[in-house]
Amino acid sequence: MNDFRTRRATVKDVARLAGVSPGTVSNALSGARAVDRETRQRVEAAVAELGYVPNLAARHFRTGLSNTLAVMTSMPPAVSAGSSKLGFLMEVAASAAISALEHNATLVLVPPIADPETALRNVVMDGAILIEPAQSDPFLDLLTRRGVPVVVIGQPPRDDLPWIDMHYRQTADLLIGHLLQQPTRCMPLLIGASARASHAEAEAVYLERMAATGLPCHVIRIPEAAGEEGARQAMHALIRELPDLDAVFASVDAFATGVMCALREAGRAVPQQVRVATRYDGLRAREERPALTATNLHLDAVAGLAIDRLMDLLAGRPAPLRVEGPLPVLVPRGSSA
Amino acid sequence: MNDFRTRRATVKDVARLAGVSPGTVSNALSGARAVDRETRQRVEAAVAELGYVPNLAARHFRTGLSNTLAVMTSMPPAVSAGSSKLGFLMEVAASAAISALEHNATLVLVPPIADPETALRNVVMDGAILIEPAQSDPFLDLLTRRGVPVVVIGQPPRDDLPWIDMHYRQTADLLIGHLLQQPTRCMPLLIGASARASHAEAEAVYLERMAATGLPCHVIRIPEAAGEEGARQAMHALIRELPDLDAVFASVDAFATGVMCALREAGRAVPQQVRVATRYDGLRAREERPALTATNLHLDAVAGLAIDRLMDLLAGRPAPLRVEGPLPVLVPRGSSA
DNA sequence: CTGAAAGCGCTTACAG
DNA sequence: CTGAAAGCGCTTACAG
Repeated sequence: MNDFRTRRATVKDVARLAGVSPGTVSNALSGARAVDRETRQRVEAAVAELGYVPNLAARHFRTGLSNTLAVMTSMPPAVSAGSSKLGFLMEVAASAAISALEHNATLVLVPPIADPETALRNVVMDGAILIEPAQSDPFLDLLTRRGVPVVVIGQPPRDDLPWIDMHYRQTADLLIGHLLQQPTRCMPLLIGASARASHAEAEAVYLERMAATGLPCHVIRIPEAAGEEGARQAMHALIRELPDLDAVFASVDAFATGVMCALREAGRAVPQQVRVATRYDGLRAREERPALTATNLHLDAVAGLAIDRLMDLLAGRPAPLRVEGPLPVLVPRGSSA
Repeated sequence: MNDFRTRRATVKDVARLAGVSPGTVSNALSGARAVDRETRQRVEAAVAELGYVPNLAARHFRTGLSNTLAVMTSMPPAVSAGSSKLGFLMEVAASAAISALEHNATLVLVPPIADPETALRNVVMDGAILIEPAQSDPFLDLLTRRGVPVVVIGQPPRDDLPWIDMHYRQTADLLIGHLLQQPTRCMPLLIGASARASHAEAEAVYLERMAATGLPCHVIRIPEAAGEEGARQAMHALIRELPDLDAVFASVDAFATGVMCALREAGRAVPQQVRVATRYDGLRAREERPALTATNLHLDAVAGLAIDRLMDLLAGRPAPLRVEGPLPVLVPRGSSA
């Protein structure tokens, strides 16, 4: 009647073989309710004999839990992807996948496209990791509307969300301070035009430092979607307008390579005439010539902390909203030597 | 009785509002069976009014289809990940996620760890993309045992699997031919020790070319897990043993950076005394100084083809086993100039 | 500590 | 073209 060889075993099969009810099998395996030691052993033996593997779809259906976590960013592809489609998001994703496994969860990679409705259309998830959301973030809005628990990497636009502190302030301070270690006459700041905490903090640090040193302030906001080309054009304008220009802090790596491109075109030597630094030490920073001074943000550790915090959130375990991430470490390179 | 404001709407709610049966709602939405035009419109109106979103967990449970695709590699992390945990796998994953979306599917990122049992423990998937499997590949074995449909990127160890041809032979020929364009006396080949088609093809092309040019053959096999350091040590031995050595083809990028390291330590100038080339144009190749000559493998296009082929396979649509991927393009850089 | 039973929401033969 | 009904496999109140 029941052919265990062709049909996959179910709890019912295990129950019959162990001489118990399906409910007891479930409890023996999950530990949800106490089960007699001897009974549990019979269940385990039956599981082994039948090669029983729980049907995850049925479990998901019944419990509403898919053991699936998603990672996503609202950064436009021009910035988040860049050459070779790599970068910040994928670095986080790789580590998050490993951390998720340690919690018996699976990582879904949400495609890095601009429209959250489309990107999340088919995504089933218990919770989400959101990378560096903007002040009014379409992904965050959608996740909130759907009631999906979220952990933010970076700094959240609302104060009710758990987040991993990446130390935006210290990062900006590290890089600007590094550039200022050499004699500096004029150092504009290039940041993204969107309302993101990383840009706001970079700007705040910049303004403080410029005020303290008496240097002129030039804050240039570039739409992130304009990417490298937007920064290149903005940089050409700066070169024309600021004869004293001898350093640039471009907080977005795509902007930094645009800056380098403009400097090359204008015949300005880096680092001899102009020193350049950026935040994220990714492919763009490393491939550039001279390579760009940047910071090691320890994204692998950050991703792990985010997954851990998300699992706490899903399990209802108490935990602080702010989780301290690793401190950034300066990676000095040829662009600022 | 039924509060649509607090409870999520189900097919039953839609059916009641539209004055039809749940089965008809299902058929109207899926198109599985023909439904009267007027009836379908009433269903659609009810769906819109209630904001009905199908419960994907229930659908998955019922149909056995999760609309989830997984991407994985059996390459050891020392090779597949490398600095910044990026590389081949993540480049494929990013594009695959976007392609999956176009098929209303979701991409699961299988953590790049060695043990397939562990890595796939919690992974629910309708099908899998397997990157460059070895002759006896533990991931492929497990997927086959589980009956998961697979599409191989690269070249499969069995002839019953659909695959995306990445043109291993042409790639090796392109790189070796490029190196041989300069006068060459001695050019060893460094390949992975595992039985992978990419290595076998590189070796075959190498042997042919060496025979044709009358150059001595030196094929060095390095365990992939030994990574950069393994190649560095092997290269030091080659430098000692082969006084004429003036070119190296390292088919794995981690080997190539190990080679570069050894050449630096031995005081051999690249490319003046020794020219170097590798296959994959990733972070390692680009960051190296001088940057490494490599090939653009068009992994984004390859990933898209793999997802498309996998969807054909899942849908039972007839399609050829071998799908022709884009041809590799040489990216000449300083290491071979 | 254990069992019998209900039910999660969907799709699909089965009848008409 | 449509409806009524069964059932996917699991977990969880509910009784005992």
